[in-house]
Amino acid sequence: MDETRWLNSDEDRAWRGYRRLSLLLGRQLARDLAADSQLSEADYDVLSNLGETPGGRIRLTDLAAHMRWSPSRLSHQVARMRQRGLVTRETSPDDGRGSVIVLSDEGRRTIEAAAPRHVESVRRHFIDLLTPAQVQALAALSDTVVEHLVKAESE
Amino acid sequence: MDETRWLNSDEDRAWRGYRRLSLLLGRQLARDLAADSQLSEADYDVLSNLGETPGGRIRLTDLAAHMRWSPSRLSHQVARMRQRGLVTRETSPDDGRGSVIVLSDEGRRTIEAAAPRHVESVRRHFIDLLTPAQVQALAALSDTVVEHLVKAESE
DNA sequence: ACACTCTAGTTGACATGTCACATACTTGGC
DNA sequence: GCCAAGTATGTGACATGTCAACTAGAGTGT
Repeated sequence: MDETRWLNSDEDRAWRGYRRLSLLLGRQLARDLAADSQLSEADYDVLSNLGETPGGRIRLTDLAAHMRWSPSRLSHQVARMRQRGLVTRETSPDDGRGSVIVLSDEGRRTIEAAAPRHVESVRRHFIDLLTPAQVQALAALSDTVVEHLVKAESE
Repeated sequence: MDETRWLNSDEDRAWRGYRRLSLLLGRQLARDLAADSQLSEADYDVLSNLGETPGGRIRLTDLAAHMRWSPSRLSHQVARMRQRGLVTRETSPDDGRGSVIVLSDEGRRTIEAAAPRHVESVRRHFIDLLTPAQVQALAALSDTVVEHLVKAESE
Protein backbone atom coordinates (compact mmCIF):
# COMPACT_ATOMS: atom_id res chain seq x y z
CA MET A 1 0.00 0.00 0.00
CA ASP A 2 1.52 3.31 -1.11
CA GLU A 3 1.66 6.36 1.09
CA THR A 4 -1.55 8.32 0.98
CA ARG A 5 -1.22 11.63 -0.81
CA TRP A 6 -3.29 13.76 1.52
CA LEU A 7 -4.57 17.07 0.24
CA ASN A 8 -2.25 20.01 0.76
CA SER A 9 -3.48 23.27 2.20
CA ASP A 10 -4.79 24.78 -1.06
CA GLU A 11 -6.34 21.54 -2.21
CA ASP A 12 -8.06 21.03 1.08
CA ARG A 13 -9.44 24.54 1.04
CA ALA A 14 -10.71 24.07 -2.51
CA TRP A 15 -12.26 20.70 -1.74
CA ARG A 16 -13.98 21.73 1.46
CA GLY A 17 -15.03 24.95 -0.20
CA TYR A 18 -16.55 23.12 -3.12
CA ARG A 19 -18.39 20.71 -0.84
CA ARG A 20 -19.86 23.48 1.23
CA LEU A 21 -20.74 25.55 -1.81
CA SER A 22 -22.48 22.59 -3.29
CA LEU A 23 -24.45 21.87 -0.11
CA LEU A 24 -25.54 25.43 0.56
CA LEU A 25 -26.19 26.47 -3.02
CA GLY A 26 -28.32 23.44 -3.70
CA ARG A 27 -30.35 24.07 -0.60
CA GLN A 28 -30.82 27.78 -1.33
CA LEU A 29 -31.83 27.31 -4.95
CA ALA A 30 -34.20 24.52 -4.02
CA ARG A 31 -35.85 26.74 -1.43
CA ASP A 32 -36.21 29.65 -3.83
CA LEU A 33 -37.57 27.41 -6.55
CA ALA A 34 -40.08 25.82 -4.22
CA ALA A 35 -41.19 29.18 -2.85
CA ASP A 36 -41.37 30.97 -6.21
CA SER A 37 -42.68 28.23 -8.45
CA GLN A 38 -43.65 25.16 -6.43
CA LEU A 39 -41.05 23.14 -8.30
CA SER A 40 -38.15 20.98 -7.19
CA GLU A 41 -34.80 21.28 -8.96
CA ALA A 42 -35.52 17.97 -10.61
CA ASP A 43 -38.86 19.27 -11.88
CA TYR A 44 -37.19 22.40 -13.20
CA ASP A 45 -34.45 20.51 -14.99
CA VAL A 46 -36.85 18.17 -16.70
CA LEU A 47 -39.20 20.94 -17.76
CA SER A 48 -36.33 23.09 -18.90
CA ASN A 49 -34.76 20.33 -21.00
CA LEU A 50 -38.11 19.38 -22.41
CA GLY A 51 -38.73 22.99 -23.32
CA GLU A 52 -35.54 23.17 -25.36
CA THR A 53 -36.61 20.19 -27.38
CA PRO A 54 -38.44 20.59 -30.72
CA GLY A 55 -42.15 20.17 -30.10
CA GLY A 56 -41.52 19.70 -26.39
CA ARG A 57 -41.36 15.97 -26.91
CA ILE A 58 -38.56 13.43 -26.63
CA ARG A 59 -38.00 9.73 -25.99
CA LEU A 60 -37.43 8.95 -22.35
CA THR A 61 -34.09 7.30 -22.93
CA ASP A 62 -32.87 10.18 -25.07
CA LEU A 63 -33.83 12.70 -22.43
CA ALA A 64 -32.21 10.60 -19.73
CA ALA A 65 -29.00 10.37 -21.75
CA HIS A 66 -29.04 14.10 -22.44
CA MET A 67 -29.49 14.90 -18.77
CA ARG A 68 -27.17 12.12 -17.67
CA TRP A 69 -29.86 10.69 -15.43
CA SER A 70 -30.54 7.00 -15.11
CA PRO A 71 -33.62 5.85 -17.03
CA SER A 72 -35.04 4.70 -13.73
CA ARG A 73 -34.69 8.08 -12.10
CA LEU A 74 -36.29 9.84 -15.01
CA SER A 75 -39.10 7.31 -15.15
CA HIS A 76 -39.93 7.91 -11.50
CA GLN A 77 -39.67 11.65 -11.94
CA VAL A 78 -41.89 11.66 -15.01
CA ALA A 79 -44.47 9.55 -13.21
CA ARG A 80 -44.70 12.17 -10.49
CA MET A 81 -44.79 15.06 -12.95
CA ARG A 82 -47.45 13.30 -14.98
CA GLN A 83 -49.70 13.16 -11.96
CA ARG A 84 -49.35 16.90 -11.58
CA GLY A 85 -50.18 17.47 -15.22
CA LEU A 86 -46.79 18.94 -16.14
CA VAL A 87 -46.01 16.33 -18.76
CA THR A 88 -47.75 13.64 -20.77
CA ARG A 89 -46.59 10.24 -21.92
CA GLU A 90 -47.21 8.71 -25.35
CA THR A 91 -46.17 5.43 -26.87
CA SER A 92 -43.50 5.75 -29.51
CA PRO A 93 -45.00 5.14 -32.98
CA ASP A 94 -41.88 3.45 -34.36
CA ASP A 95 -40.93 1.45 -31.25
CA GLY A 96 -43.55 -0.29 -29.16
CA ARG A 97 -41.29 -0.24 -26.12
CA GLY A 98 -40.68 3.46 -26.37
CA SER A 99 -42.15 6.16 -24.23
CA VAL A 100 -42.32 9.71 -25.53
CA ILE A 101 -42.45 12.39 -22.88
CA VAL A 102 -44.43 15.45 -23.90
CA LEU A 103 -44.44 18.87 -22.29
CA SER A 104 -48.06 19.78 -21.55
CA ASP A 105 -49.47 23.28 -21.96
CA GLU A 106 -49.46 23.66 -18.24
CA GLY A 107 -45.89 22.41 -18.13
CA ARG A 108 -44.89 25.04 -20.65
CA ARG A 109 -46.66 27.80 -18.79
CA THR A 110 -45.02 26.63 -15.59
CA ILE A 111 -41.47 26.59 -16.89
CA GLU A 112 -41.88 29.91 -18.67
CA ALA A 113 -43.09 31.49 -15.48
CA ALA A 114 -40.40 29.83 -13.37
CA ALA A 115 -37.37 30.48 -15.56
CA PRO A 116 -36.95 34.23 -14.96
CA ARG A 117 -37.19 33.82 -11.22
CA HIS A 118 -34.84 30.89 -11.21
CA VAL A 119 -32.21 32.72 -13.25
CA GLU A 120 -32.56 35.60 -10.85
CA SER A 121 -31.94 33.24 -7.96
CA VAL A 122 -28.92 31.67 -9.66
CA ARG A 123 -27.48 35.11 -10.29
CA ARG A 124 -28.11 36.41 -6.82
CA HIS A 125 -26.66 33.44 -4.99
CA PHE A 126 -23.91 32.47 -7.37
CA ILE A 127 -23.06 33.95 -10.76
CA ASP A 128 -23.29 37.62 -9.87
CA LEU A 129 -20.96 37.06 -6.92
CA LEU A 130 -18.16 36.07 -9.27
CA THR A 131 -15.89 38.17 -11.46
CA PRO A 132 -15.94 37.47 -15.21
CA ALA A 133 -12.55 35.81 -14.80
CA GLN A 134 -13.91 33.54 -12.10
CA VAL A 135 -16.88 32.64 -14.26
CA GLN A 136 -14.56 31.64 -17.06
CA ALA A 137 -12.30 29.74 -14.70
CA LEU A 138 -15.29 27.82 -13.38
CA ALA A 139 -16.47 27.01 -16.89
CA ALA A 140 -13.05 25.77 -17.94
CA LEU A 141 -12.48 23.72 -14.83
CA SER A 142 -15.93 22.19 -15.04
CA ASP A 143 -15.43 21.17 -18.64
CA THR A 144 -12.22 19.36 -17.74
CA VAL A 145 -13.71 17.49 -14.83
CA VAL A 146 -16.97 16.68 -16.58
CA GLU A 147 -15.13 15.26 -19.55
CA HIS A 148 -13.21 12.98 -17.22
CA LEU A 149 -16.29 11.90 -15.30
CA VAL A 150 -18.27 11.11 -18.42
CA LYS A 151 -15.49 8.79 -19.49
CA ALA A 152 -15.24 7.29 -16.03
CA GLU A 153 -18.95 6.47 -16.02
CA SER A 154 -18.86 4.74 -19.36
CA GLU A 155 -16.39 2.16 -18.07
CA MET B 1 -41.51 43.33 -13.67
CA ASP B 2 -38.02 44.14 -14.93
CA GLU B 3 -36.44 42.51 -17.92
CA THR B 4 -34.91 39.16 -17.08
CA ARG B 5 -31.13 39.21 -17.15
CA TRP B 6 -30.56 35.86 -18.81
CA LEU B 7 -27.13 34.28 -18.50
CA ASN B 8 -24.67 35.24 -21.20
CA SER B 9 -22.62 32.66 -23.00
CA ASP B 10 -19.81 32.39 -20.45
CA GLU B 11 -22.18 32.43 -17.52
CA ASP B 12 -24.35 29.77 -19.04
CA ARG B 13 -21.36 27.56 -19.73
CA ALA B 14 -20.14 28.02 -16.17
CA TRP B 15 -23.56 27.34 -14.66
CA ARG B 16 -24.33 24.28 -16.73
CA GLY B 17 -20.78 23.07 -16.21
CA TYR B 18 -21.06 23.42 -12.48
CA ARG B 19 -24.40 21.63 -12.41
CA ARG B 20 -23.10 18.72 -14.39
CA LEU B 21 -19.89 18.57 -12.42
CA SER B 22 -21.85 18.49 -9.25
CA LEU B 23 -24.16 15.73 -10.47
CA LEU B 24 -21.46 13.49 -11.87
CA LEU B 25 -18.86 14.03 -9.19
CA GLY B 26 -21.31 13.33 -6.40
CA ARG B 27 -22.40 10.14 -8.07
CA GLN B 28 -18.86 8.95 -8.75
CA LEU B 29 -17.58 9.65 -5.28
CA ALA B 30 -20.62 8.01 -3.74
CA ARG B 31 -20.05 4.89 -5.82
CA ASP B 32 -16.36 4.71 -4.92
CA LEU B 33 -17.10 5.26 -1.27
CA ALA B 34 -19.78 2.59 -1.22
CA ALA B 35 -17.60 0.10 -3.07
CA ASP B 36 -14.42 0.77 -1.08
CA SER B 37 -15.80 1.32 2.38
CA GLN B 38 -19.53 0.56 2.49
CA LEU B 39 -20.21 4.14 3.50
CA SER B 40 -22.43 6.86 2.07
CA GLU B 41 -21.06 10.37 1.69
CA ALA B 42 -23.21 11.39 4.63
CA ASP B 43 -21.68 8.60 6.74
CA TYR B 44 -18.20 9.67 5.71
CA ASP B 45 -18.77 13.31 6.51
CA VAL B 46 -20.16 12.60 9.93
CA LEU B 47 -17.39 10.16 10.82
CA SER B 48 -14.77 12.49 9.46
CA ASN B 49 -16.03 15.49 11.38
CA LEU B 50 -16.41 13.41 14.50
CA GLY B 51 -12.85 12.17 14.07
CA GLU B 52 -11.48 15.71 14.03
CA THR B 53 -13.17 16.46 17.31
CA PRO B 54 -11.33 16.09 20.64
CA GLY B 55 -12.25 12.74 22.14
CA GLY B 56 -14.43 11.95 19.14
CA ARG B 57 -17.41 13.40 20.95
CA ILE B 58 -19.57 16.45 20.38
CA ARG B 59 -23.06 17.76 21.03
CA LEU B 60 -25.49 17.01 18.25
CA THR B 61 -26.38 20.66 17.75
CA ASP B 62 -22.75 21.70 17.65
CA LEU B 63 -21.91 19.07 15.07
CA ALA B 64 -24.94 20.03 13.01
CA ALA B 65 -23.94 23.70 13.09
CA HIS B 66 -20.35 22.84 12.20
CA MET B 67 -21.46 20.75 9.24
CA ARG B 68 -24.28 23.14 8.36
CA TRP B 69 -26.79 20.33 8.48
CA SER B 70 -30.21 20.71 10.01
CA PRO B 71 -30.46 19.14 13.48
CA SER B 72 -33.19 16.91 12.11
CA ARG B 73 -31.04 15.59 9.32
CA LEU B 74 -28.19 14.83 11.66
CA SER B 75 -30.53 13.20 14.15
CA HIS B 76 -31.83 10.81 11.47
CA GLN B 77 -28.33 10.14 10.20
CA VAL B 78 -26.98 9.44 13.66
CA ALA B 79 -29.88 7.09 14.37
CA ARG B 80 -28.92 5.02 11.33
CA MET B 81 -25.22 5.09 12.16
CA ARG B 82 -25.95 4.11 15.70
CA GLN B 83 -27.70 0.97 14.52
CA ARG B 84 -24.60 0.04 12.57
CA GLY B 85 -22.39 0.61 15.57
CA LEU B 86 -20.43 3.51 14.05
CA VAL B 87 -21.38 5.98 16.75
CA THR B 88 -22.87 6.05 20.21
CA ARG B 89 -25.20 8.52 21.87
CA GLU B 90 -24.87 9.76 25.44
CA THR B 91 -26.92 12.23 27.41
CA SER B 92 -25.19 15.51 28.02
CA PRO B 93 -24.14 15.79 31.69
CA ASP B 94 -24.74 19.56 31.87
CA ASP B 95 -27.92 19.72 29.79
CA GLY B 96 -30.66 17.15 30.12
CA ARG B 97 -31.92 17.87 26.62
CA GLY B 98 -28.53 17.42 25.09
CA SER B 99 -27.29 14.49 23.12
CA VAL B 100 -23.58 13.83 22.80
CA ILE B 101 -22.56 11.87 19.75
CA VAL B 102 -19.53 9.67 20.31
CA LEU B 103 -17.32 8.02 17.70
CA SER B 104 -17.15 4.31 18.54
CA ASP B 105 -14.01 2.21 18.17
CA GLU B 106 -15.49 0.64 15.10
CA GLY B 107 -16.37 4.06 13.78
CA ARG B 108 -12.79 5.18 14.21
CA ARG B 109 -11.40 2.09 12.53
CA THR B 110 -13.88 2.58 9.71
CA ILE B 111 -13.05 6.21 9.03
CA GLU B 112 -9.32 5.58 9.28
CA ALA B 113 -9.56 2.80 6.75
CA ALA B 114 -11.85 4.78 4.45
CA ALA B 115 -10.02 8.10 4.44
CA PRO B 116 -7.02 7.14 2.29
CA ARG B 117 -9.22 5.58 -0.36
CA HIS B 118 -11.61 8.46 -0.36
CA VAL B 119 -8.84 11.02 -0.76
CA GLU B 120 -7.51 8.93 -3.59
CA SER B 121 -10.94 9.01 -5.21
CA VAL B 122 -11.28 12.77 -4.74
CA ARG B 123 -7.86 13.26 -6.31
CA ARG B 124 -8.49 10.96 -9.22
CA HIS B 125 -11.86 12.37 -10.19
CA PHE B 126 -11.36 15.99 -9.29
CA ILE B 127 -8.37 17.65 -7.64
CA ASP B 128 -5.61 16.02 -9.70
CA LEU B 129 -7.38 17.05 -12.89
CA LEU B 130 -6.89 20.73 -12.02
CA THR B 131 -3.85 22.94 -12.26
CA PRO B 132 -2.63 24.60 -9.04
CA ALA B 133 -4.06 27.87 -10.35
CA GLN B 134 -7.45 26.28 -10.88
CA VAL B 135 -7.37 24.80 -7.40
CA GLN B 136 -6.72 28.22 -5.96
CA ALA B 137 -9.39 29.82 -8.12
CA LEU B 138 -11.89 27.24 -6.94
CA ALA B 139 -10.97 27.83 -3.32
CA ALA B 140 -11.30 31.60 -3.69
CA LEU B 141 -14.56 31.46 -5.57
CA SER B 142 -16.02 28.97 -3.11
CA ASP B 143 -15.12 31.14 -0.16
CA THR B 144 -16.93 34.09 -1.70
CA VAL B 145 -20.07 32.19 -2.49
CA VAL B 146 -20.15 30.27 0.77
CA GLU B 147 -19.80 33.45 2.75
CA HIS B 148 -22.79 34.87 0.91
CA LEU B 149 -24.88 31.74 1.34
CA VAL B 150 -24.17 31.49 5.04
CA LYS B 151 -25.49 35.01 5.46
CA ALA B 152 -28.48 34.28 3.23
CA GLU B 153 -29.44 31.28 5.36
CA SER B 154 -29.31 33.17 8.60
CA GLU B 155 -32.02 35.57 7.46
C1' DA C 1 -41.31 -18.77 -38.13
C1' DC C 2 -38.16 -19.49 -34.14
C1' DA C 3 -34.95 -18.94 -30.57
C1' DC C 4 -31.75 -16.00 -28.49
C1' DT C 5 -30.15 -11.67 -27.13
C1' DC C 6 -30.52 -6.88 -26.55
C1' DT C 7 -32.93 -2.67 -25.42
C1' DA C 8 -36.57 0.46 -23.30
C1' DG C 9 -39.09 1.31 -19.55
C1' DT C 10 -41.37 0.30 -15.19
C1' DT C 11 -41.51 -1.05 -10.54
C1' DG C 12 -40.64 -2.22 -5.73
C1' DA C 13 -37.75 -2.00 -1.75
C1' DC C 14 -34.89 0.69 0.68
C1' DA C 15 -31.63 4.87 2.03
C1' DT C 16 -31.86 9.81 2.57
C1' DG C 17 -33.53 14.69 3.09
C1' DT C 18 -37.04 18.07 4.28
C1' DC C 19 -40.66 20.11 6.95
C1' DA C 20 -43.77 20.45 10.64
C1' DC C 21 -44.80 19.10 15.07
C1' DA C 22 -44.38 16.93 19.65
C1' DT C 23 -41.40 16.70 23.92
C1' DA C 24 -38.60 17.53 27.51
C1' DC C 25 -35.35 20.46 29.74
C1' DT C 26 -33.37 25.28 30.64
C1' DT C 27 -33.66 30.04 31.68
C1' DG C 28 -34.93 34.61 33.05
C1' DG C 29 -38.02 37.34 35.56
C1' DC C 30 -41.47 37.65 39.33
C1' DG D 1 -39.86 28.41 43.60
C1' DC D 2 -43.09 29.00 39.56
C1' DC D 3 -44.31 30.20 34.81
C1' DA D 4 -43.65 31.81 30.12
C1' DA D 5 -40.30 31.38 26.46
C1' DG D 6 -36.82 29.53 24.21
C1' DT D 7 -33.82 25.51 22.99
C1' DA D 8 -32.31 20.63 21.84
C1' DT D 9 -33.79 16.67 19.93
C1' DG D 10 -36.76 13.08 18.24
C1' DT D 11 -40.38 11.61 14.96
C1' DG D 12 -43.61 10.84 11.24
C1' DA D 13 -45.10 11.67 6.66
C1' DC D 14 -43.69 12.44 2.33
C1' DA D 15 -40.45 13.57 -1.94
C1' DT D 16 -36.41 11.69 -4.19
C1' DG D 17 -32.52 8.59 -5.71
C1' DT D 18 -30.39 4.07 -6.29
C1' DC D 19 -30.19 -0.70 -7.49
C1' DA D 20 -31.93 -4.93 -8.97
C1' DA D 21 -35.48 -7.57 -11.02
C1' DC D 22 -39.24 -7.92 -14.39
C1' DT D 23 -41.97 -7.18 -18.71
C1' DA D 24 -42.41 -6.44 -23.42
C1' DG D 25 -41.00 -5.31 -27.96
C1' DA D 26 -37.06 -5.24 -31.50
C1' DG D 27 -33.25 -7.48 -34.10
C1' DT D 28 -30.52 -11.31 -35.96
C1' DG D 29 -29.24 -15.56 -37.77
C1' DT D 30 -30.87 -20.04 -39.52
